[in-house]
Amino acid sequence: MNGRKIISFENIKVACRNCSLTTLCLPMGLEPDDVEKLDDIVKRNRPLHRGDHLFRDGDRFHSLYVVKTGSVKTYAPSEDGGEQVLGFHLPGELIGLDAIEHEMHNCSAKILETSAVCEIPFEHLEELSSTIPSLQHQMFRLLSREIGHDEGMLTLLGKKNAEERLAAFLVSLSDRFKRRGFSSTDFYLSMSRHEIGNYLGLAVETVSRLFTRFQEEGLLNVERKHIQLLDTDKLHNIVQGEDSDSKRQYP
Amino acid sequence: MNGRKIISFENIKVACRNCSLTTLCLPMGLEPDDVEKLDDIVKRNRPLHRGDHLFRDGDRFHSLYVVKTGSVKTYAPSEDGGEQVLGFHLPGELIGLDAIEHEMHNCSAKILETSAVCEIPFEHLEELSSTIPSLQHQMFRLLSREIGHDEGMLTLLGKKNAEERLAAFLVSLSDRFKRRGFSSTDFYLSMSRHEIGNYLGLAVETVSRLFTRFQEEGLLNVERKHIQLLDTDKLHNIVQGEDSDSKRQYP
DNA sequence: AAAAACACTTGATCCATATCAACTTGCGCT
DNA sequence: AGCGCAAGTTGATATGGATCAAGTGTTTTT
Repeated sequence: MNGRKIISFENIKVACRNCSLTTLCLPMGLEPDDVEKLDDIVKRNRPLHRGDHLFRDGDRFHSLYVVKTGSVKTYAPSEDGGEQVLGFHLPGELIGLDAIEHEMHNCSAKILETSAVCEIPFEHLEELSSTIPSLQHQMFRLLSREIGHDEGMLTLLGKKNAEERLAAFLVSLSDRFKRRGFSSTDFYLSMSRHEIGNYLGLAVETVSRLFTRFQEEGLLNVERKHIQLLDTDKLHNIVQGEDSDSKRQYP
Repeated sequence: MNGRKIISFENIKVACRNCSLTTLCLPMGLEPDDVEKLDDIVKRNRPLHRGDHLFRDGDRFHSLYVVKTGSVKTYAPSEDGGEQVLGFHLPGELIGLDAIEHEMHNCSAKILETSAVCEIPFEHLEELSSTIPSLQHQMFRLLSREIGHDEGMLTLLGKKNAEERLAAFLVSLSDRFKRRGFSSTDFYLSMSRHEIGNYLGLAVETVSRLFTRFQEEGLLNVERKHIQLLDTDKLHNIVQGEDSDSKRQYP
């Protein structure tokens, strides 16, 4: 059916129902029968490498993408060469939802480390979800979740200081790794300090200094990309805007 | 059918197909027949007044809301009494999409001026859109649009300075008024300076000073809530990050 | 294996915007 | 109609984080 048979990766038996992301990804709450139908429309491409683009700003929209392994960043490029990092996407996370409206991508998606990504042709998905109410519901939920997530980021950028932003970033990663069965306290960052700073609305130097300070304060160990969280309680407190020493006269 | 007959506002003949918001609101691209079905599920409540809440953070989610006339702000309250303004909603704009995921509102919606608002019970809407593919498609588009809009705000808060933020805010309002058939250069703000500042991640004083400066520079006239845009070209340039005098050495 | 390019860190300085303070204006309420 | 308070303005000062600068460590290229 698919012309490319030379590289056998596509033939490996990987189905949605076997996918370890099953509770994170689309099928949640679907009948086995329906999962099979979904499975049929998902394309599984060969692994992608650091720097590859899934799509670019301005590309015509055809498919949503789900990270299977690895990680992907999305960013909005601006004319002058600058960019705003919009998100870092871990296994099970859906990419491309913002392109549905205009049938055109208005951000770019770049692979951060060797990754496997499922492609879901949107027209097929739409057809399928009009015949499977629980899939339609799941789609609404996923889109809604993305909106909720973005609203959280708006609060982060609008109200939080540098320290709170980095703490929130680390806690978010930690939680997401945990849900995926990885260590929540010991992980590697696939993005650069520059990308973290860009995402959080901070300069690289500020991110670097904060890592140093968090380490000095015993909150974590950091060695280049390798992070070990040591005091997640205190990190959570920082996210809430409660600096242990200063501030906080009356609750 | 509806218990409350005392106040006759509900009986006024206002249907989706007559609604002046028709191209902005849901029905776009629907058959007349389908519009009628949608019309049947929309509840039209009596007018709401400044300070009223459509819903509050934590409320169970039942319905989406569409502003018919007036304006509404949504905001995420924080424990300590602070808040982050998430958006200002004009006629034709949909409110509550972020609540679908958890069937619970995670922001509050407050009326800014006497407003009429349509209520769309989400369960009915969902049923209907599983039988009308073009309605399902329209729903996906609306959700996607919201995501795209939020991503634009992330760039605004992450990368733009105070001047660019206020200019972007004014240009956005101007465009939206225009699309609704109001003047794009002469309008009243229904929100306070404080709310504008909160929305844009700026202090009230900064907003006030910027209005004064924009007026001094001949970009606009401002008298309390009344705004007259005088040089929309220059405002657009500011949004793009091109300050006329300074900056801009090489393109 | 050396060289070049890049990623990160650390220190010194600057500046945009927050914060504090005082005053003015307009509006809701009795 | 006028009191009282909230909203807005304007000025003075403070500061968090940006920017500039210089150096170190790491990865990629040749």
